Amino acid sequence: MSKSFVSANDVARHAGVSRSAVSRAFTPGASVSEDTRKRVMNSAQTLGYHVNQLARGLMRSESGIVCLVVSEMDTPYRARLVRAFSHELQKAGKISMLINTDRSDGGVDAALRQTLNYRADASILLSGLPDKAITKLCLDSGQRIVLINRDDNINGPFHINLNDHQAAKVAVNAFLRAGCRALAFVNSEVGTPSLMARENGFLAAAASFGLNVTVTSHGNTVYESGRHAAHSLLTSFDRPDAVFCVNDLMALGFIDSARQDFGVRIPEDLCVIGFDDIEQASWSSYELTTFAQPIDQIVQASLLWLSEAADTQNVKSQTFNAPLVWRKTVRGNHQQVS
Amino acid sequence: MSKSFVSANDVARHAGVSRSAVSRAFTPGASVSEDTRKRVMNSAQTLGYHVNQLARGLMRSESGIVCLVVSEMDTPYRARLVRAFSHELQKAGKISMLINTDRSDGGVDAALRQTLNYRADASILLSGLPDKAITKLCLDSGQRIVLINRDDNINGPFHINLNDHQAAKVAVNAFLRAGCRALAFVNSEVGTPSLMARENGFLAAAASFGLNVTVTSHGNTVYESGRHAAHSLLTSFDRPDAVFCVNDLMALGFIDSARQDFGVRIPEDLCVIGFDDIEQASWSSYELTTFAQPIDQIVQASLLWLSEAADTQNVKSQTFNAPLVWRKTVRGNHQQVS
DNA sequence: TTGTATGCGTTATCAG
DNA sequence: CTGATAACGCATACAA
Repeated sequence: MSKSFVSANDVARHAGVSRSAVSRAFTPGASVSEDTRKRVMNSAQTLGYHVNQLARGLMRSESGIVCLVVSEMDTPYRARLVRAFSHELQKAGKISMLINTDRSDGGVDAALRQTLNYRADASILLSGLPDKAITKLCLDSGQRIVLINRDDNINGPFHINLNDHQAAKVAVNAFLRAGCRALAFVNSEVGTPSLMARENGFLAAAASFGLNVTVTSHGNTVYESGRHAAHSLLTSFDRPDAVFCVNDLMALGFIDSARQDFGVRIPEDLCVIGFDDIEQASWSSYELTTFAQPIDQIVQASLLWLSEAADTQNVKSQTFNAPLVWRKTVRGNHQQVS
Repeated sequence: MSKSFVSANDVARHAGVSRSAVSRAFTPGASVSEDTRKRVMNSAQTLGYHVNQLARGLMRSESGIVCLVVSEMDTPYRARLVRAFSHELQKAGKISMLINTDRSDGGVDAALRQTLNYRADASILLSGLPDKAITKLCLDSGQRIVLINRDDNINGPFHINLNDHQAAKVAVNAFLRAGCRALAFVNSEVGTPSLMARENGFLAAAASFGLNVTVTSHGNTVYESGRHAAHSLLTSFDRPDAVFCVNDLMALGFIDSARQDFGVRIPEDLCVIGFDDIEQASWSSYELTTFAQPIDQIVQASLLWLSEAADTQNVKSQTFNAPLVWRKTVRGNHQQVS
């Protein structure tokens, strides 16, 4: 059994150099001769030395830790986002801390406060609703913050948003081309800014064509809620012939229920569009026409912003388009409309 | 703009006590009077003080950091596992670091080494194949390790396994009761121990009844591979009437292809059983009969083991059963068999 | 380029 | 119960 941890001191002694030499050998761009550097590395290798990032973070301004703040991360879209972020962060030499904001009992704030305790360089808020005060606190403590799809009107963080209005307009156009007239919008009761933007955008675009939209809102943004929506929408006298669902999970639930509980044919009787382009949307049982989350762009933009010096930051926010990926739940020509 | 970080020294000065008093006030179970404790807390509150975990970790033996090592974490089962772990870890006052082992170019080892650099107390290996040597290295550095569904024959870590053989036997029984005789097994080419255990267990159980099993292995353990399996299994002269898929993703792909490409009715013509009980398995398009991963038990057992003192550890491994959840892809009476 | 000395923010030890 | 002091492992200003 080897001694639990070997310090820079041990390496220095073994290599016959000073402690600082070891430190310099492990600091990129430090002034050290190739000879000593090699000897240090050799000793480090044989002794099994690893730089203690805790101690290094104590001295340096940055700890190399980035926090991923997320709720419901087993949801397909969120899971992909977390995977993409952790992957790229890791590639950039950063380490990612996971803050789970599922609980509503204040454990969230406590966890976010933890990120402060560990002196995280940055926090990326993918979702969840941490207290605004805590966000402010992190900011004041010198943490960089990236806000994704949140409309907190707060200064300092980098805001990344989707052009939900634009997407909604594209959806309306697609429906109109398919010859649909009775439009419906399926939302959840969550009321997240981006979800509401999709609803409002859809309503506005439809109104510009003199069309009315039936709106339903049920529970959480999940599969089961999509089923509920189908029940409330398809039992009514005048059924819609086009439904825009606020996300894919709800769209899939809606489709299943529409087909199996009401015998509705898709897209012959009813056109459906979703949002997110989760993997299941492409499964052959669904072939859902939906808007794709520009995950790569979101991640790239975030990392780029984080890599810039804090004072150099000119850009404060960025908006991306979610392109429509045509599959088989909307009638008509499958040409790119977005 | 507040001063970036406030130290225990600042609090001590503000409260009119010594640094040690502050330290004790924040250490549960330390000997400190209620009076000073309150004064310290007050000063800390107004000044916005937070214990620096980096410095604390430097002194204490434990950093409070636990690493979650996982690959393909946007897969439904993995995502749920990660969510459950991060949630419970957080509840226990630990902080979780995410190590993404998706890349195959050595970035994995580098990342795992990072966990050493941050002096993580423990690593939980959910998947992926980090080099055995690295695992050993973590172990030697005093890290606690939990291995989930891996059969590394290495001493020190806590091994958690599923009773795959038992599950496979239950599957065979279920198929036999449904009157199936032509059994097939759908596997991927990944060859993970637990996947192979399911295959071997299935083959053995079938053999005990004098039954032969057709085995196919295609690509990765994903939806698309399930479709491929359907194509190679259902185009042959003698089609199987029962298929055990190594996981739900493949089962769902298999079902979709069987129904849509071959007009097979499920369960009338063909019975299907999957593994994992991912959310999609319960969607009404599938209603898949499958084995449920005992995620809660896995997480609980892991945390319990981690909370025990390193020297107290009597138990080295634990095996859980995956109960069969009956839905609609297997004919016959839906009584509990497992 | 190299070594020395100091400080980062804590906790542990030991007097008082 | 409290305060001073010594670690923890590292990075850096400074002098050599």
